[in-house]
Amino acid sequence: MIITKAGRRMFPAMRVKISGLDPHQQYYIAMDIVPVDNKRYRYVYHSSKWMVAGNADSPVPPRVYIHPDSPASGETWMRQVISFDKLKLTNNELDDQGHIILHSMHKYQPRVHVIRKDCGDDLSPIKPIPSGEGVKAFSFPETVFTTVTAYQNQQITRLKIDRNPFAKGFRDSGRNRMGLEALVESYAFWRPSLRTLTFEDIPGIPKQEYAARSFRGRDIFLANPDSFSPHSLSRNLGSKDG
Amino acid sequence: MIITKAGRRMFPAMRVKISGLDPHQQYYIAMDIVPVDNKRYRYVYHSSKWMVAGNADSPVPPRVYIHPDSPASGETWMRQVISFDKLKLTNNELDDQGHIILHSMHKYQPRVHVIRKDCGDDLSPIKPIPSGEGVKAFSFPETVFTTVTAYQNQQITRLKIDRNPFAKGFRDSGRNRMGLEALVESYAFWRPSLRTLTFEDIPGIPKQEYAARSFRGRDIFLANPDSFSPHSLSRNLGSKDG
DNA sequence: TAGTTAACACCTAGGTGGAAACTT
DNA sequence: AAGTTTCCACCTAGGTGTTAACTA
Repeated sequence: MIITKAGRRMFPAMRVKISGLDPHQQYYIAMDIVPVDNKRYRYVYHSSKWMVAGNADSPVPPRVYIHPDSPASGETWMRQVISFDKLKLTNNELDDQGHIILHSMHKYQPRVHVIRKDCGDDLSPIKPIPSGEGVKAFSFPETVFTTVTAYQNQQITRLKIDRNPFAKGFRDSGRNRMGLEALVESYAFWRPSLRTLTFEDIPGIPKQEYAARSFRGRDIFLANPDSFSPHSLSRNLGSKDG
Repeated sequence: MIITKAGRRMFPAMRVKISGLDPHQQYYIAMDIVPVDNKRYRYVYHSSKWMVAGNADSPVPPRVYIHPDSPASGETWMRQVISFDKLKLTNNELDDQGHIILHSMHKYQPRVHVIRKDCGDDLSPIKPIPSGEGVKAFSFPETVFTTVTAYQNQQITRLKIDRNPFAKGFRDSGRNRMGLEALVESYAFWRPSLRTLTFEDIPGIPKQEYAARSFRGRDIFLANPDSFSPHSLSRNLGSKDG
């Protein structure tokens, strides 16, 4: 995932659907992003792999993205797909825009937090998320990603360009193609290859970002409003992601 | 003020600052727009005046714009200038976008409402604002305006074009000027007139919209958190606007 | 050399009044 | 004739990867 000094959105954005909330209870929904391991990585071009390149850099100030619809009732949250597309990542450790601060060339795992309102009174973008009764965390292994300041891999670049509306200007059909190549590719029978690029189409794609497709929408199930506790959380998580 | 079927922002937008709230109490801030009188108007070009042209059209479904930061603590509200720039006006009585529905060619008065959270549980964009203890309404006479679907008056048009960033394309310095006029106006000594147009500069400006300048920021004072009642409201209002 | 930064062209998304077509 | 609607060029605001310059 690209990170910049000014802050960069994730693409694709994390999107989840939640069930099992108490419709009349108020909740905050928040997201943070935690290191997967204690390593720094480098991308080895000839083998198209990320390899360990030493230990992780020193920790950065923890940041929390509080979903802008927070707080809202369980009913409201459950009725919609919850999108984190406004969340931004930065490598600026002195960031004062409330963006999530990460190290480049490290592996990270996003987490979604569901926080009952009465447990979230001290919720803040610059404080760690509280834990305990009334607070649940969810994470999906397929959403692990590696941070970069510039793409290391042409397939990832291609995928982003083809999928992100804001990158339309770099698509093959755009002005980017030059002369002969443009003409050749304008023939339909020559085109089926990369225009519809998905992860399934590229065996052996390096895990700069793993299974971005799955980001498009995950379901979170809470057993039921009464058993809303860290324990039932892990059971639920296990059954959905194991 | 322009109103359209799809919904049009007000320009300038209503902006207020509030003091006297209980910093730790939660409030909704909302806006509605009420008829000034029971009349329909027409613009008489030769006299540059709005004149009564019969009785008002039949009432439209009442709508409320709930400020998107709602609910928030008194502290949060008092720290910022509260802007209603996302609010939209429409003449579509069947509108389903939650916009405020008005009749064209009528006079209206925006009202700002401060609603203590425990009094606003049934707050809805399609229901009238509750009244009683814990709910206060504020309105400023200089924010009265007349609705139109097309400007009736070249001075208003000019004012909007000069002040609204989104209308920059119609400014004199843009491509709009034609030949000679452009050349003439490019001389600095010929320019001081309308480029810095304000209401003060135009004596006798017709009240299609009255004192837009004052929209830029009004202060609302609540006597103090303890006397938060409709009665103290009207006293405060009187002292600030009388 | 490997990684980062800043400026940039090219997009999406949506807010302006103008002008002509349309309605009543 | 008077008012409304639709389409449009022209903006603001901001999200993309590219590129070349920069940095350690």
